[in-house]
This record gives sequence, structure tokens and C-alpha cells, in this order.
Amino acid sequence: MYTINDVAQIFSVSPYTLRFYAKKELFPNIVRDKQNTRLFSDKDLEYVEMVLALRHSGMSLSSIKNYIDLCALGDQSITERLHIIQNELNNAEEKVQESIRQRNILKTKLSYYEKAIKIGEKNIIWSELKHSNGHN
Amino acid sequence: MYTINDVAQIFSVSPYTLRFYAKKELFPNIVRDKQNTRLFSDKDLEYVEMVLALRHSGMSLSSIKNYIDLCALGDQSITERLHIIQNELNNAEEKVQESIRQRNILKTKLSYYEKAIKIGEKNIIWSELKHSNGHN
DNA sequence: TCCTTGACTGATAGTTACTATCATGCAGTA
DNA sequence: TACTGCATGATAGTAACTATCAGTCAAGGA
Repeated sequence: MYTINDVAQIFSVSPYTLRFYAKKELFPNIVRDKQNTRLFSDKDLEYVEMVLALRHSGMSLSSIKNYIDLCALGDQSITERLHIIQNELNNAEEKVQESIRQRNILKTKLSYYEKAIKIGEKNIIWSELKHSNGHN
Repeated sequence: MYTINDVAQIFSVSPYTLRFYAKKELFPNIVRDKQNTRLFSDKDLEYVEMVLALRHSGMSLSSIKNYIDLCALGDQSITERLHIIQNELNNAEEKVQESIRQRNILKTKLSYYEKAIKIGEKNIIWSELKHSNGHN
């Protein structure tokens, strides 16, 4: 059995976050000892693991809550869960593409700065923009 | 001269966001008419463009504010601005890698669901996890 | 036995970056 | 004059944390 601080250490998250998640009922059926301290079993750790993995993948807490509730229904909810993951995968794919675009904006901007500094060009604030904001 | 709603349309942002940015002084020297309405010049549009591009690249508003203030100092701040952009580029690069990892977590998870549904496996909630959370 | 220390608790407030609603004000038109 | 439309600042709400707070309880030392 693990306390919330043990769990926080195991998964490298803050205990605040775990309590926040617990309040949102993202970990079902966590037992308490007589001092009211949460005690996580190994099974509970697997739930924590799953929630963190999904959160890490960019899913919102309310979607995760929905997903967790579906898990509790067992096998009958498998296809629905599949659709949720499929949808999240699409979002994640878009995020990858978006992050690449964003990185490229900065890359272009940086190369303009480097060029400007090398040749000692003046007033590059605007000219550098023209080629790095994606609107022109 | 453009109103805040014109600008919102031009750059496909909400006017709320632009007012929010204006309050944070991300657009310097916006003039007002006698009705107190903000009037954006073409030069102001370039500032808006720059702020949105930087925001789009993942920079925080306070960093952008800092950057904008440096712009006002002119050429003497070029190397400092270069360092800021360099730093943001590093962050962006990390974000790309992170988003790819996140997408792969979901990809793996999805393939387990698909396999499970095809062969009619039961209780895959945990087994699928073992291979998709990155902790094992 | 008393007292301090340390771990956990819920409640609450603060953070970032928006997003939305509100009453107000002014300018132009019927 | 009344109405419509667009702008305003103030304010409140949102997500997902992050941090602080007082309070509780048990274990250990003087």
C-alpha cells in the first residue's frame, strides 16, 4: 500500500496533482486508513498509470473521467473506448504537425536574426517578420 | 486604420484575446479615436502579427512582453532577442519530440484495442496498459 | 505525561491564457 | 427622440494545475 506521496514519487508528479485528480474521481475506489489517509494498492497504481499516460497524451481530464467510467463497465464498453482512443490519436497527430510548424516559425526567425547580426543590418524588427509569421 | 474587430477578423483570433493582449501591453502605442475606440495602423498590425506568431510558436505572454519591450530598444537589443528566440526554439524542439512520444503512446494503445477486439480477448484494460504507458 | 515533529487532510486562493457576459457610452439612422 | 450597432472596461468563468493554510493524528523524545 502506498500513500499519495509515495505515488507522487513513483510517477514523478506532484502530490497536489494527484489529490486534484482524486477529487475529480479519476482513481476509483481508493481506500483510506483510520487516519483518513489514502492508501493506493498495486491495482490502484495501474489506474494512476493509465490516467497519467492518457493525460500525457494530451487528453482532457473530463475525457479521461469519461474513459475511466467506461472501463468500469468492462468488456461491453471496449468499442466505445477504442473510438475515444482513435479520436485522441487524431488530435495527437494534429498536435505533432502543429508543433513542427511552430518550431519552423522560430527556426526561420532565428536564421534571420543570425543573418542580420552577421551583416550588421539595421531595423530588422519588421523585415524578419515578413518571412516568419506564416501570414504573408 | 482598423478596429479591434477588424484585426480579429484579419488574423482569425477573437477580439477578446486581442483586448486581453492589449491590456498586457503587448501592442505598444495603439491610438484611440474620440470615442475611445482603439485604432490599429498598418505598423500596429505588424506588431499584432509578431505577437501572434510568437504566441503560436508556444512562447508565454510574459516572455513575449519581454521580447516586445526589447524591440522598443532597437538594434542594441538584437543579440538578447536572438538568445530569447534561440531558447524558445529549444523549447519548441522539445515539444515536437514530446508530442511524438505522446502520439506513439496512443498508437500503441489503439493497436492493442484493435487486436483485442479482433480476437475477442477479455479484460484487456490492464494488459494493454503494460505496453503503452512508458513506465514498464 | 507533555510536547514537538512530521505526514496527511480538505478548503481555499493563486496562476496562465483565454472566453464570455455585463452595463455603459457614443454615433448614426428612422 | 428612440433605436440599433459597435466599441469600451470591469468582472467572472474556464481548465489544469500549483501552492498555502489550518487542522488532525500518531510516533518519538525530555
